[in-house]
Amino acid sequence: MTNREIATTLQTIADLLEIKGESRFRVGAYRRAAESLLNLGRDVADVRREGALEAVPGVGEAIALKVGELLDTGRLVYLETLEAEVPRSLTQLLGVPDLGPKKIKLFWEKAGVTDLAALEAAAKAGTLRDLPGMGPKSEAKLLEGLASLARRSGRTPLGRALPAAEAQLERLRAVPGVVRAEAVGSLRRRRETVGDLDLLVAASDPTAAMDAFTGQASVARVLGRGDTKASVEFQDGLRAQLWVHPPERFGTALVHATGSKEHNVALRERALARGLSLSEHALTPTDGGPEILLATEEEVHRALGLPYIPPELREATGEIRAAERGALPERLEVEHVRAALHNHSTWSDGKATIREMAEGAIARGYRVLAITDHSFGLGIAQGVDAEGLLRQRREIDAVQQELGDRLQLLQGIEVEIRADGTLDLPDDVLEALDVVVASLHVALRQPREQVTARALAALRNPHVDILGHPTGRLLPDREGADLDMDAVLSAARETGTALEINANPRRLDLPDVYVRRAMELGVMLSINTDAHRVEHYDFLSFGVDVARRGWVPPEAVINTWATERLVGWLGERKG
DNA sequence: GCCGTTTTCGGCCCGACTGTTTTCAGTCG
Repeated sequence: MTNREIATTLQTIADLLEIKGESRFRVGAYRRAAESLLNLGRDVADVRREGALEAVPGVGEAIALKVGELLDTGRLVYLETLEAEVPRSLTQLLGVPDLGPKKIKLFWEKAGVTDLAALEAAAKAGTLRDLPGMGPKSEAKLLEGLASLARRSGRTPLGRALPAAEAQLERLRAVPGVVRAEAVGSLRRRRETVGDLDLLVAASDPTAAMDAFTGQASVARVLGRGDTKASVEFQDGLRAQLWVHPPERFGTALVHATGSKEHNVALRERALARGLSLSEHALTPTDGGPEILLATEEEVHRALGLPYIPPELREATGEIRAAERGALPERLEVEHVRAALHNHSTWSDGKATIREMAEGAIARGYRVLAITDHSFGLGIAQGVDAEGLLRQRREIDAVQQELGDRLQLLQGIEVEIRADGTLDLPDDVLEALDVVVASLHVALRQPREQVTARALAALRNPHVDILGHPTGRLLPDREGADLDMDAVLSAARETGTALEINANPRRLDLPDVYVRRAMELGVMLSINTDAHRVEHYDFLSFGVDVARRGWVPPEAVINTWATERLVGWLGERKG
């Protein structure tokens, strides 16, 4: 079983226990363990072989036993017993907005509701209206929630959510009295997909900002509105939430709204241990002293005895402990990236000439640009062959002449890793190039052993410098190849090959959890936009965000190195 | 069910908002 499958099983247990009315702490324990497995970055089966299951955060004796049973038998007797008690189909009801475990239990016990269809039928028949705590408004809200569930299509990719949020922020910043407006929540933490858009505004009087937010033409429905918080659903089904807090409380508000929830819990526990209660409004001494107002996040962290913790690390995966020890990674900035090592031109499926790509790179402050068109084997991209590469070299030399020392051009290739694991250009051709990116595009659905063997063969080819977009996934829907990622990472370290963080928002590949594992193992990384046109260079910040989420310091990214060092490294790899 | 420079047992964040309620429960983040 995969980590994801085991995590899903633990989530199901949590759901069933919650509906059953079990202790919320026990429920939370299963959820924490599930989250922990998803963040592990390596196969839980390997961790178990090392006897280290209980070293995984949130996994204790009881859950370790259950994980072991799942790994050994693919089944879990505990879950089967639970399902005999509480119908599993009830868990789908938890996805309905504003419907939680208490009411689900009520509907199940008092109205015989066991799934979504039965819920809708019961609500329409009016049989839920008279249950305790229910009423006509609750019934209408429930029906609306069901309709909304049918309209929505899961989480929104960061690449779509970020521009939508920017448009909202621009609108809010224009409102009189608004001092600041920021995207918060998982968006600010730069998770690869987000649920709702979370926005935070600093203003002494919330009314104008709230009005501007809820009154837009694109708003289909106002879901709620209070003194400090409003939420809406746009016509396209996307939901957004706005908090408004006064500027002098913006620090605590920003910490609160950025999350993650688990990170906030850890921060608040830390505050309590210091005799302080932390909320979005203020830090308040528990002995009854006056509120301490904090306008910036830096002040909040300082008040808790911590250095600043950047948003993308706030996932409750050890960042507070690391901050305490002064062991947070040096933060990677877009400006650190000086080399673009994976780019296309009109020689394959790119839309810009080498010259145009070069000018675009200079405009963005790059010092090194590698042209890495597709090799000819990838049919859809009309790649270059050995003879084409010779002609392309002459063009690159000519453009280099014109550019002088404004930019160093490199000639490379994105060479296809074929279904049989060979590369579709011979070694002597690869050897003559400055940089070689090897990528999987075809036969991604091969069995684990087979597709892993292809990646390993590419990594072990001495001419390959970078493994491009390692998993081949496409967000939000196409899963990547079923790679044995620890084997891939180990081979990358052994051979000194860099793994790519592909910054295209549809890829974000290597995914952040494996990036963090790569850092544990000492693997080098290369952040590239895979630009097919000049504007694609602007994807870079997405790649930097993935690296930050993976605790990557600038030093571990070959694109940050000074030109001589980078070119020297590429040269040495030629032997 | 997990976890420990306050604990191996007794804790395990904090508040907004809504809809049902005469003071609170449920849900959300």
